[in-house]
Amino acid sequence: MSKAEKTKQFIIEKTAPLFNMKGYSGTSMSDITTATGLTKGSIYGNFENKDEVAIAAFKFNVKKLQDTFAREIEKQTTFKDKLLVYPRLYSDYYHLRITQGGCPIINTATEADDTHPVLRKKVENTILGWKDKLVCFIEQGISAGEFKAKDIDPEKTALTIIAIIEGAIMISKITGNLSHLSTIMLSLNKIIEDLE
Amino acid sequence: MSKAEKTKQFIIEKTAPLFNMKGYSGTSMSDITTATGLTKGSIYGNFENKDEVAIAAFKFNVKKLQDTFAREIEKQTTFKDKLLVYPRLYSDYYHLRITQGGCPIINTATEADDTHPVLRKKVENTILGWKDKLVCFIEQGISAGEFKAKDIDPEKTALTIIAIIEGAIMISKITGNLSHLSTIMLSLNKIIEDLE
DNA sequence: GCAAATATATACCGATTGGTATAATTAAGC
DNA sequence: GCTTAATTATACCAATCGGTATATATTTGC
Repeated sequence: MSKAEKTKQFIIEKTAPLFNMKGYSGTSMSDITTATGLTKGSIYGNFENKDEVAIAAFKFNVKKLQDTFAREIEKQTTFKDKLLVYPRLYSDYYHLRITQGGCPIINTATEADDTHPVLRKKVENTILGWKDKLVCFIEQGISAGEFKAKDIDPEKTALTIIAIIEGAIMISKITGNLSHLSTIMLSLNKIIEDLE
Repeated sequence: MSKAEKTKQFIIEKTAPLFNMKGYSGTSMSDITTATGLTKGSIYGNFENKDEVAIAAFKFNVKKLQDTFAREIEKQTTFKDKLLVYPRLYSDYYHLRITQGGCPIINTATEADDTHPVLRKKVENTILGWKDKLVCFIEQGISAGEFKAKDIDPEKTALTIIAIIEGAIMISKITGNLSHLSTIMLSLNKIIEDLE
């Protein structure tokens, strides 16, 4: 890794929590320079503009999140257990301290949907990718006989799982009540248990 | 209503969609003057600062939302039917065109949680108030014998309903796919149906 | 309909915004 | 170790930020 690549990575790591907490328009270039301890020259030497930093930060946050779950999911043998990783890990999401400032998906989605087409598309693809992965698990679970085939709509179930998780994160974040998150994850747990 | 009160209301109505779309830090005073056609003098003559406009706009958006649902809920006689208003109306949320820019609760929650204590508290109270109302419906439904008492945790159910709704709105908004909203509302419908 | 009070417009404030040109510094290849 | 190329720092840009003082209109109460 060259010096520039290292610096670039350093900037991303330092600004990722910033963008996740303060948002795109809430994070200024001076926020970025103070968070990194670097100067504007250094930032603009490694990134085209603020947009590029924000996009890289979003990608970084999402990858961190996905890696955490992927590691735990691949440990599981049944598809039901793979799905159950979500309510289990998310019950304690804020203690996991994966991303500072809550979920990057919901944070970026609500800010970018009407204002930032590029980020908007990135979030859309992230969610659709997540949905496809869940659909895959559910369909494979049906094939494996873990879930009953005729009553389950994989697409609907996948979308519902994501909705509950994102909604739960928002509620517990804004109320500051972490128990709300685990409470709602009990409902998600039941939804997954009821698939069989 | 005095002239000032009319102007104040006018400013709120014109800026409410603005704040809901662009967010607090994304909406500038010049955005407000162009949207209203008024000058800074007029805005600052009726509001202390940008904060106050934003808070008034948030209240306005939430009230609009709540009124729409309250009107439909009071038409229903059973508590189950009152709860079912949510999936029914939200299935077609974007065609209802209540608030431009999506749900003010989720929009303001994700921006304000780490940045704006006053707005944060407003959103928290809005959500907790909503939850209490749902808990009330569920408890009354249990008392009335509509729902089975022993299997239901009203608090958990209420929180789950809110989470699904907010998550669903976020997903359909960011993907631009309105059918995702109605699909997830089918799941919410089932959750409510299963209470009996 | 006139005077006092209120509301709106104008012109300005210092600070900060994202971004750039260029100079100083540091790393990389031989 | 020296030269060249890449990287970082400095100094600056016009534009915009939220906000204010004051002047001009416009209501309002009598």
